[in-house]
Amino acid sequence: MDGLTKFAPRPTGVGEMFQLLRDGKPRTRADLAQITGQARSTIAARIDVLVASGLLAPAGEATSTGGRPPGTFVFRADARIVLAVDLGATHVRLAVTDLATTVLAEQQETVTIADGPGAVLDRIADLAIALIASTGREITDLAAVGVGLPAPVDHTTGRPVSPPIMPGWHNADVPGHLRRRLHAPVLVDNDVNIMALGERHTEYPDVDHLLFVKIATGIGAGIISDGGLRRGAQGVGGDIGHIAVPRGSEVVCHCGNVGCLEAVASGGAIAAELTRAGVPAATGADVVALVRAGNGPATRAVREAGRTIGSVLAGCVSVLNPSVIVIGGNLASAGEDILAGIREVVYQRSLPVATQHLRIVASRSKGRAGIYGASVMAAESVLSPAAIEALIP
Amino acid sequence: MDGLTKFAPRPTGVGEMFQLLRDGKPRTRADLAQITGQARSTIAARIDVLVASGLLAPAGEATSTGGRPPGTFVFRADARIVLAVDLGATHVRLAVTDLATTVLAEQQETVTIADGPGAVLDRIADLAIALIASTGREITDLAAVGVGLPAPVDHTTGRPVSPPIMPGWHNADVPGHLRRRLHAPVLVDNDVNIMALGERHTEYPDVDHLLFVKIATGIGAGIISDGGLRRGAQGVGGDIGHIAVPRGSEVVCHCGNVGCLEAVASGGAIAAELTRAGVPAATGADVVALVRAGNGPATRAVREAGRTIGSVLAGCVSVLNPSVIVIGGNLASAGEDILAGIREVVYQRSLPVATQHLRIVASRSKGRAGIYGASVMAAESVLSPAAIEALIP
DNA sequence: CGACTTCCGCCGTTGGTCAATCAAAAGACT
DNA sequence: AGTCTTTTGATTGACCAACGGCGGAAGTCG
Repeated sequence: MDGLTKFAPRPTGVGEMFQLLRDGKPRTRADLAQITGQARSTIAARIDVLVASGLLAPAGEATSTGGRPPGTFVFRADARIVLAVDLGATHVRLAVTDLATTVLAEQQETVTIADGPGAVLDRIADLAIALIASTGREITDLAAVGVGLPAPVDHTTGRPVSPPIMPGWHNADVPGHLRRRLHAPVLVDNDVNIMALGERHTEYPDVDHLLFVKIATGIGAGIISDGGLRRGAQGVGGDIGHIAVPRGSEVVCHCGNVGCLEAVASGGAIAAELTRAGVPAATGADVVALVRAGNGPATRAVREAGRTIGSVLAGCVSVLNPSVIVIGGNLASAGEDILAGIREVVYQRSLPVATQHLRIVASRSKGRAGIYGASVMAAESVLSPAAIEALIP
Repeated sequence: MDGLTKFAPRPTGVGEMFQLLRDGKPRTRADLAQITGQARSTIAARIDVLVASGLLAPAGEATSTGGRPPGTFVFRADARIVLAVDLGATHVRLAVTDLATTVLAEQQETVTIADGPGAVLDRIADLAIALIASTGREITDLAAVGVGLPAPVDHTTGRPVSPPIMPGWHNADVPGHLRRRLHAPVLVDNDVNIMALGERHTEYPDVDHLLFVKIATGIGAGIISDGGLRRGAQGVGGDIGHIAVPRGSEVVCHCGNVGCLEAVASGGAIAAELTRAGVPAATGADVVALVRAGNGPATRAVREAGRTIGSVLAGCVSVLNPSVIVIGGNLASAGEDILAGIREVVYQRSLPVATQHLRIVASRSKGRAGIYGASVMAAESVLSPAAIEALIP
């Protein structure tokens, strides 16, 4: 027998082929046959199905290489829309995106999270419906909803678990509530987790080991390892805010322990420290403003906070060995000082093998990492191989 | 839509069906059809193939439920054998196991790892051939070889990467060398990683988030998260030995930094500390002996080392949120003192959500975790769905 | 002992994939 | 310009794996 018959015996399904096209580049049938190892006739049938479903569209002809020019096909990211919700303690940011995380409309509003899940989620649903209408799309175009919450979330049920800053939200049926209003599947996760997802998707698509650190009112991390989000056994992984740091063993944290990173280096902690030193600041935003204004004590405090955070991140580097650490949250907007402090300690404290390919960078998403991540999470649930195969009939 | 129609439309291949039988329990065709959702005839064909390959065997009839009694089939773990190698700095432990990690023969020998890969691997191959012969099996029965090395290992190539305690082994072609001698595929990984695999397989098969901590000459951890080993970007994840601890910022570590956990709480560090305090001890084994003999200073030192390790593990708990932490390595044999120190700090320092379901236990494998893990890793490469489907013809 | 139940092997059907074939649409060459 | 070559696109028949039904086998129950 010849050596060609046993080329690729793996049956590549419709969904798997579709993943190849999700990058938005046009492909010819021959390209896809080449990549998947399947017959052209099979590919043609697959493409017919996907075109019929609206997820794929012909994209003109490519240049001929000497014969008949091949027709190309592209992923139609605008076939459906996705709603992304990033809920914070005081604000909610909503975005309507297409299936490739391109923002079509965006909005930010203040909310009082203590009003409880019913009121807040209804408000979000109202805003969402208006925002979708503003893009000229129908609610029926909505394929999925992604939500990020500032709380530990049981990702399988989408319910918050003992959220410290969301009174009344424990075990609230967030997906159910929003699904009843918006008639689309709803996925919920912790805000830092989706920020990690978002930053990876938009900036580091080829990085399989990424740590996203949010420095704001609290400090938390989202862990991507081997290409996937790692949430831990109870979904509370990445909670680096309550790791003990040597400095400030006398500082009491709201969690009841002493010397937590969050009690020393978060936005609020720095503000309180500056106030005690005679430089009035109430919140992390005030600290950022001071640093931007060139205030010396504030700059020094932020840099020192960076060092403290760096001491914890050095441990994370040893444990997780990431390729990229992204620093986000509003304190990251305070310029390079906090990054410098972090880098200083991490590169000094970790082993060379772990740091030689490690990049420590500020988030480039200008506060949109959460929105991007929520969109990615929602789109992924609709466009995953299994989901595609399921909608085929 | 109702909840029953979407039962299991996924096409379950031969390999996937086989996984169901790997637990060793006998199953009827009807059982398997029920679980996989496939037709009885399909299951029958699959079973015929697996029986022909020797991996499955008829296991008599189950009790009738009113009709003809069904025939059952079990995984034949003794169809092939696996060689497990756990190489340490001074000793090598070999085991011949069946495909279900049951040890058929075991042996421990001293080696000088500084003799270099050629000599050491040849020695191991010689020992392995003799050990296999002692079980009455043929070398041709060998399905795969699993090797654990006390070094960072690039798991994809099986080569050690800049091993600190293995001079001359950098980038050595361990798999190639052993394959040439033993004529079977060889898988290599870091020793702590395979210990994590082994402990999970033998003691905590249902735990998807497990941290294995080895406390011996060095201190390291193997991380299992979402059911899989997480090695990090360069394969040096879990290297907790060089995380800084507050205590002992004056102690210089062999890595060049100061205040590393390993420089303070490893077996050698405790021995050195005791010696300075007037209680002579050269190695971790001496420390264990002293503790067992009821020596007060040694017991206190071990407990304090436990606390120090606990302070690092508390951070790991916050980051990884595991369900189980297993303490292994020869220092773990020093009784409950080290565990008590670890528990004391971890349960005090971590958040209740993370600790309420967390168990911190000593390894129950009596030093065999490495062997078990090497066997599991090797068997897995032979019995994975893809491997099964590949051998079907 | 007969009726019933359940399991097992066999076989025709079905659906999906493949390789082959032919038509169509371009560029290349004379 | 006309023809040839090359590559794509659509169709077709063959093949294979999986399915579901059928009848026989091997038990239990009354």
